[in-house]
Amino acid sequence: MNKIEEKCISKGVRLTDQRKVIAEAMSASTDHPDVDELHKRVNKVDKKISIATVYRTVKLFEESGIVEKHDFKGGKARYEESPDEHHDHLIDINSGEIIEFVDKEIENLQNKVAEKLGYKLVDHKLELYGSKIKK
Amino acid sequence: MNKIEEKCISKGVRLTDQRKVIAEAMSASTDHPDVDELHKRVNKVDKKISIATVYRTVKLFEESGIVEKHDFKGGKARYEESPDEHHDHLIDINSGEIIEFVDKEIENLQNKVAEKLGYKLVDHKLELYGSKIKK
DNA sequence: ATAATTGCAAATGCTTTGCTTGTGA
DNA sequence: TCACAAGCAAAGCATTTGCAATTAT
Repeated sequence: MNKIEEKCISKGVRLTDQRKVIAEAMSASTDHPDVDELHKRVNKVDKKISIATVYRTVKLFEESGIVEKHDFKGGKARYEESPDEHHDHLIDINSGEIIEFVDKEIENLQNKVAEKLGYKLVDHKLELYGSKIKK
Repeated sequence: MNKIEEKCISKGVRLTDQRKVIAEAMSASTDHPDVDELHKRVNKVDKKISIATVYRTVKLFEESGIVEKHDFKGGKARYEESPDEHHDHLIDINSGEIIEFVDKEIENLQNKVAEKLGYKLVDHKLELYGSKIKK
């Protein structure tokens, strides 16, 4: 059983056949698929799963903290399994490839900035857009 | 004449009556209005300007580098006049208020991170979401 | 003069939802 | 059993676009 299914159980999220297939597809994804792409992947396992169910499921998973939603440039929401350790993203503007990275120093500074402005940091979004340096 | 109109002229963007009104409304805005809100403000000056024109104009201005588009949480794009000096945003999750800030140190680190990953930083998005600390 | 711009309404693309039937615990 | 979930098609929302009429240079 994959981690997403485990989290569903521990959080009391009912596991249907469709949700299991979607959970497995998400677990197997190392990229950050949008709903349409995810729908294609689950349909390879079960052709009858509708896109409405995929939409409802990723929303449910997101609200349960099981997956994370990202609104990168491009108009469509993209999802990834919630990681153990928070990370941010660098998006290759040419290929669309997404590279994950962790930078504690930036995280610290973000907290400091918020604090200085009189706020408690609740959430943040950091996206870098870049082009590959050829060497 | 406001800065947006000046930039239109210097960039060869044709200035119609409607665009002048929209330019003035944007110039006068200290918040980050969405298209609907901008349309309302523009309509106080000229009731006949359609929302399609507002959409077309902010898109044109954005593509010309005259205004900046932001996709904060909430689904609708929001706009501000392009600032002289780059800044990022902290969004009050309770009131929706937006506070602008500059942090050179974070900017530097972003460049370093991108470089370390083999990328040249072209663009970035940093949004902090926080709640006011009551004192 | 004439290429660009506008207003309107229709179309788009992503996402949500009402309703009926099916199903997990 | 029976509250909840799925499938389908229709609706919703922000945004874009085709077209005929209008306008800036």
